[in-house]
Amino acid sequence: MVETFYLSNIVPQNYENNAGFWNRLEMYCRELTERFQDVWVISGPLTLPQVGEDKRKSVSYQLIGKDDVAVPTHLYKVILARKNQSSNALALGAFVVPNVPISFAHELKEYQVSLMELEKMSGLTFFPKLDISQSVQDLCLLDTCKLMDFKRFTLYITGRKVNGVKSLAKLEKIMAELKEAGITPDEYLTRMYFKKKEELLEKESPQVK
DNA sequence: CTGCACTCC
DNA sequence: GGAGTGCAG
Repeated sequence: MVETFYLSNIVPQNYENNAGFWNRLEMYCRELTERFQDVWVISGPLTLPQVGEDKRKSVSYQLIGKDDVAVPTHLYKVILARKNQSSNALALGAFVVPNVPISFAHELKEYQVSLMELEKMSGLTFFPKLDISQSVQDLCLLDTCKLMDFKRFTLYITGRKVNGVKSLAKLEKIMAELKEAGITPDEYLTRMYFKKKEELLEKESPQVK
């Protein structure tokens, strides 16, 4: 966790991408630990060539800040998952995601590439001790590669907000905004709402209860 | 959950 | 600068 915050381990990423599509990809990775015993995840930046009007390829990337920090054009994520230690069933998925906002209309599978392709793009060898000739399945076939849709994502985010809310007024505002978005709370969120409401009622006017 | 902005000391 | 708080997607 300490290494996570090294500056050398940080990359400029489009804000909406990070809070949206990439966030949901990370959620999917966490979800995989519910179905697989071991999950290894490797992420990093890419600066990929782009094809111009004249069909010729060139590399171009933005620099930001006074020290000209390079902004990657894409981010990759490699996911290796093992069902359990005894049966050595492995599943692998490699993804290259453009460093721009990506809407809910896009599926993770659109960004899937083969491990060989990603290794060529990045110049890296990801699992040198892994024998690809042995049974390594496609993660998107063995699992789903489905990210949360808008409704589920919004319900989840709302749940996190309700969990941390500090006043009754804000709690009601959060729930009103959810309704406004045309989303009905599921059972889990409803339970969380009433529990939080009770807590805050007690806190804000103890004598009433 | 992912973040940033702002106040306070 | 760090803690605390609030807000947005």
